[in-house]
Amino acid sequence: MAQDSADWNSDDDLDFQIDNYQSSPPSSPPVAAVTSSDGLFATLIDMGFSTENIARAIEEHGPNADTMVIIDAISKYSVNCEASSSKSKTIDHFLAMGFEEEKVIKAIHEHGEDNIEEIANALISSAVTDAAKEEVAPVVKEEDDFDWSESDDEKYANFLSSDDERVTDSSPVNEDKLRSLKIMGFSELEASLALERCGGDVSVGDLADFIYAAQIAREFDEFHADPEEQKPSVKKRRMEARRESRSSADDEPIRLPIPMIGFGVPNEPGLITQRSIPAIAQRPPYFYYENVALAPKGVWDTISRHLYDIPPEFVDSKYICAAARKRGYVHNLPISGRYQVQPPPKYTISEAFPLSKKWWPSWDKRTKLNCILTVNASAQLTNRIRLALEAHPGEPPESAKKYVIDQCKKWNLVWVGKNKAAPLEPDEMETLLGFPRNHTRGGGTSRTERLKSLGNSFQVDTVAYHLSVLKPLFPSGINVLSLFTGIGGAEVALHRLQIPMKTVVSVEISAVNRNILKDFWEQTNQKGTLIEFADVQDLSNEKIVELMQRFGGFDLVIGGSPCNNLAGGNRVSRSGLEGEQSSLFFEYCRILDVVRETTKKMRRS
DNA sequence: ACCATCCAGATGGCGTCG
DNA sequence: CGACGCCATCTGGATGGT
Repeated sequence: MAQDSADWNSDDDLDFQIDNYQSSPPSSPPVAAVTSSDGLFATLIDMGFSTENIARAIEEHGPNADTMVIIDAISKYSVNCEASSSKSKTIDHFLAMGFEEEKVIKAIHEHGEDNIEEIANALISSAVTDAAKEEVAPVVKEEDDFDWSESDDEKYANFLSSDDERVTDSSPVNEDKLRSLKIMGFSELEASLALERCGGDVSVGDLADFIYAAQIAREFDEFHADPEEQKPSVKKRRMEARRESRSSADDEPIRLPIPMIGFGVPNEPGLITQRSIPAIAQRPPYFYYENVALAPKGVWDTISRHLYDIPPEFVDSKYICAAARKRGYVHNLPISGRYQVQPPPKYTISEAFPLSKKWWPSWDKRTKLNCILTVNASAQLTNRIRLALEAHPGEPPESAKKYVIDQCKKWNLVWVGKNKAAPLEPDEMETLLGFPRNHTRGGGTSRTERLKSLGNSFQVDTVAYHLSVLKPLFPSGINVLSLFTGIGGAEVALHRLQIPMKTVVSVEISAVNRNILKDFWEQTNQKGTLIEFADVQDLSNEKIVELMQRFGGFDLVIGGSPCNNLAGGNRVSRSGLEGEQSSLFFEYCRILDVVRETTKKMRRS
């Protein structure tokens, strides 16, 4: 419903603009711990890098640069030597695949030269359309331009074949498909293997996707193999793995990025539009997993390892809205073409709370709120703040200021009157988090429950920014499996993106939260089907398969498992991923696995 | 070394409701 | 009377940045 958008923002100020966030701009990486370049040099030699490259990197970045900066620089040199990075190389790459030069250039122009995946998709869909239109092939490449060696063929065949012993039948339909694939530049071997693996009912577009994914897998493998030196050095190999996939390396724990903006956020520099993820995770269904960024040591390594070694995207929502929220997201979504949902959230405290400006002390320099938690400040505390300030008419002494500021930061207070600091109201939290006002209000939800549920929720604008890439992919809507739904942050994000939800199967333990989602579903006049489960353990493997057959599979599996045992605020049971609630992460993995396997089977049959 | 930050759980007191 | 919701207060420590 288009009318809904009016509810997202009660502020009528249409001239709202986003100011640059000034108080903590993205800073450059810290300088670090290496004091002597000789020591650094020796370390890097030890790691197996060439003297030449080390010298070059140190010259460029200075002798005091962070070790990782140097290593990254060196790895870039070797990448540039072997892989295509220039525009002409990109063009050559696609020309080699048999696409027309004109179209390649057009696609590169439209999607950006770095955006290989998008370019490929555009070219493939264009080629499919052309092949459908014309019977006569415009370009026929007889030769296999991929120059695959014998061992590569074996590797590829191994990659493709598995338990399935299906023999390629030579029906006229399949021959047409084979021809189309050849027209698109794929070799006969690739085409027939893909057809064999995917079956005859799959569209040419899907087959092309499949082959392309296999190619990426192959490139990925090659990239991992040491191309320069054939003599394997254990240390060097370890470094390769470390450079390319820090998540999977056992000796290199995942580190939080500075600034914490993931692959980029709107209105900030540092946008990344391309990444490589393990081939096994590249195909749909898409999945999106969330949890607190500052989990105990090793937790994110474990999470990443269980989610196909995809490195988490860490984002602090303070770069998107007026409140901090440091979270990690593991997902296999494309990352190019992201856009911000409208209207954008207020970016600073003063924009989010215009009335507070009048009462905001000049010595309270906060421009962003801290993380919205499940616990709230007591009235007694705000009274103590009032008394502390009233004791000193005019400018309070430093000690009083410090006490008040510390408390305000700790409890996330805003100024609502003279000497009156106050905790956030639930509806204010809703707005800050990107929910419609009153999303959690009424309908049997107590205030305590509202606060708890909101504290546990997504920041909708952040998630919507990541999910926005789904919009062009699913114009007719998607089927969603939503685990640990809470108050429906994912659903609200999809709704705000105006991505139709054909089906939502939701799992949420709290009856109050289930009601909130149900009410939202009805109030926004959703056309799709909503099915709610209470316990994730009730969603058995058989049940998942049944639901998938009923609705035609899931396009997106989304959720954030409980963080109770991971969150820093927990005094009593911060027991890590094995904790009573947080171990439900493994249920997410189980369910995702079943969905992926079932998707494969459904695609085949 | 020092600092700020953090989707928390348990308990007891109080008022309300039946 | 008990059940329940709500409020207030108590309980440190891990983690990562500086």
